Amino acid sequence: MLLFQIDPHSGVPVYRQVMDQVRYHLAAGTLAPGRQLPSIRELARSLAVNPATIVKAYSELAHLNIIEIRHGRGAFIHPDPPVMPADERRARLRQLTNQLVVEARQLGAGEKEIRDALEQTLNEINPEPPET
Amino acid sequence: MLLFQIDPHSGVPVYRQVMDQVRYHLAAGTLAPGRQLPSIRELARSLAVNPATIVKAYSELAHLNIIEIRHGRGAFIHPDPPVMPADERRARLRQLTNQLVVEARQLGAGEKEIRDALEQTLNEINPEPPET
DNA sequence: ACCGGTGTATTACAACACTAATACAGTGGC
DNA sequence: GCCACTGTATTAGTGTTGTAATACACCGGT
Repeated sequence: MLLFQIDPHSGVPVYRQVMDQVRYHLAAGTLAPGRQLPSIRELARSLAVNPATIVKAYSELAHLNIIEIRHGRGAFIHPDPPVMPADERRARLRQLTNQLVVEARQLGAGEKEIRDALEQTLNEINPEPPET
Repeated sequence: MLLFQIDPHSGVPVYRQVMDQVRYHLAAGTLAPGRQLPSIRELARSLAVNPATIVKAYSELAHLNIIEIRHGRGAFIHPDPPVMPADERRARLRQLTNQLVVEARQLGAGEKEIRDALEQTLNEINPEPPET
């Protein structure tokens, strides 16, 4: 199973595609907290990009407390994800939904259509961590 | 009533803040289709930025078919918004909700919390265009 | 035709983004 | 201690982004 896959022609920066995929897999449960990520060189080689590009992706993720990098050891999904105060989280959520709704309405989508899309996505992204 | 307000220190480019606000007001009904926008120079002066910055914002919006620019006349909210094919729209919506859910889960938000935030936003942004 | 409003085109430039190359440094099994 | 693996630091080049300055062109009322 190929965890990482990028499109060099998509216009979105490689390092950001990598970041997005790590975050997606974390949200979807494909990558559980504590799990080791591919090494910088290995991932760079398999994606055919310069190692520094992966360094950037990993560094940003580490700065977001999403992964943890240990010198000489490797990079790992952060064991205990950062907790954000409920209020702050609420504010951020509103910001995100606001963006969503503004653009959705621009597309001509009705309320139901928006809700449905959300439901589908919620359904698709396995929310509950698999109880091993 | 001040329609436009920017924060030069927010890190997000001024031209993009302007774009976002136009789109927001359009979605919220504050700016109805056909309505005239402030002229480039006027808005530039009132925001204390270079006119070229507003030019960029307006141009991008025009390119998105959100506004219409008429040489010598001014800029206007596009009278009839572009319609996007339902499938394409659905795909785009899914992309947006995906982003939302991934980040929301990163914040530790549960499904209910996400749904609630969306409901609040839907409620806040007046969805039905005022039937004149 | 004029004039004061409107948008347009060209050019410039500093800052930043993105990727790359290369040499350095920690870690752990042998 | 060595070696093969890990991440780190430094430097740099290329392109794009974001803003600005200036001169040009259209529109409509007079």
